[in-house]
Amino acid sequence: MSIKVAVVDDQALVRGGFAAMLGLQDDIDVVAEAGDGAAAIEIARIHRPDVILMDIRMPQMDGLAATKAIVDSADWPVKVVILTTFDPDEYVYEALRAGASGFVLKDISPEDLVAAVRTVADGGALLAPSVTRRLISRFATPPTLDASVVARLDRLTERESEVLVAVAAGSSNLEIAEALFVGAATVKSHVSSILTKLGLTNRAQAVAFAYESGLITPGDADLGH
Amino acid sequence: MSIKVAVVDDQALVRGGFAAMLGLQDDIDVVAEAGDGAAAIEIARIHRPDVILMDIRMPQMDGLAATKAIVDSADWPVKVVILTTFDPDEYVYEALRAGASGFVLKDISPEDLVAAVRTVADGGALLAPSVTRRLISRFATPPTLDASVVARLDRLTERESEVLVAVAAGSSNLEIAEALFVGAATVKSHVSSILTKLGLTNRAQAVAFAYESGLITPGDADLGH
DNA sequence: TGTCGCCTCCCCCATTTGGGGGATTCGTTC
DNA sequence: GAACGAATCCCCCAAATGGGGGAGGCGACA
Repeated sequence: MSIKVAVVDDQALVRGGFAAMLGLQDDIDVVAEAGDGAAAIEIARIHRPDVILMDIRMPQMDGLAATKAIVDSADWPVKVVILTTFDPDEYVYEALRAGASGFVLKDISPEDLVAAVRTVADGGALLAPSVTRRLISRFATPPTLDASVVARLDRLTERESEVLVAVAAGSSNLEIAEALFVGAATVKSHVSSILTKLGLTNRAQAVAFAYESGLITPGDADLGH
Repeated sequence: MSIKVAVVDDQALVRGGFAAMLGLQDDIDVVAEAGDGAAAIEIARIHRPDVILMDIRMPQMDGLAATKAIVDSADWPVKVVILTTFDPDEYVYEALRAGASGFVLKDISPEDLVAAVRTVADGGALLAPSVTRRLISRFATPPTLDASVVARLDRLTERESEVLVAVAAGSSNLEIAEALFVGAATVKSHVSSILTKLGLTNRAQAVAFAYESGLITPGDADLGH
């Protein structure tokens, strides 16, 4: 069975070029074309393509919004490949969150474009190398923490950090005292010291600080099943 | 200038095959080969290759550890492309965190392999389609939340959720009352209701709950830096 | 029309918290 | 050995919190 493809681009020339290029393949049928996002949603609903090549910059409705609308409402496995003229920055993450399966630059070679269509139709995903690079680095580097926040965290002694973690878990001073085998007064003292050093006024803020600073990461704690 | 490549694989046949394949290209020089991770570190240090093709399964030291060691200690821009026989699950994330720039299956075509080497040498990154797919979905889908936690969150009324957000920001009851233009008693009442519904005993736990449940995401708040 | 949930507020009271003073011991550093 | 930070405790006390009641208004829904 051949792959049904729709091409969405506001420039008829570009659209025609891509469509012609893909139409040459035996296993690819270009079933529809659209010139803007609104039309894209229309043709997607009608023709139910397997793959949609979607330009990101369009009048009426941009490719991002159209992608989101199509992916969210589709009741068949549609894959969207975003096409963009140049290297995008903020668009990437939005596009991926919108449900795109691919992100390629328009200077892609015909063979690569065809391969890309086949790849996503097959359930894979495909990104331009520069995009992949960004995605990896975004993924690999732990979320950047605010420098001043970390600096404040560093001012805490080991014991204080330990207490802060317990505070962040929602423990009362007494519970913390028992857990650490020290007196309640000691914990009180530590908590006071923590609040002073971090410039906070109550333990709820300390909990928030623990999460915001990365001392605690959601998932670390268990909320009692 | 040609791209210096090192090939690391414990099977001499595979290693030789890849090396020969790449050696045919004018712009690629295979400068070294290694049969295990330890040797890979050695040859990387000596030959300073631009790109290293690294098998993931090896005796002595696996490709992940070797990648990490090389990338961390290298003082030149070395790119590592991980080679694997089959579709990997947990390896992917580890590999990317270790500093790999690529992740391809060994059934890759010679042309694609050559293209991959050129791509990463050029500063791009490249992943197998299935890997890309996983990475995207990992990136696009918000971290899965514990069902029971979300269920408990749903029991809160809108006003209570509003109050919980304020509590999670570290606000006192009085501050919340002023922010919401209601009396302090009302806020107290809401907080009590929140704690009861969520099965918590104090507001610090409520803050933790807000973060753990995804009601609040680190980065949302500002800690008044 | 009656009931129910939600929001609003009230009183009372025990407990916890946070801030202000300390003190002591134990290392390390100078 | 003096000086210092860290950890451990103590006192007092004002303020905030949490739990137990309850009450009135209001909109939705049966």
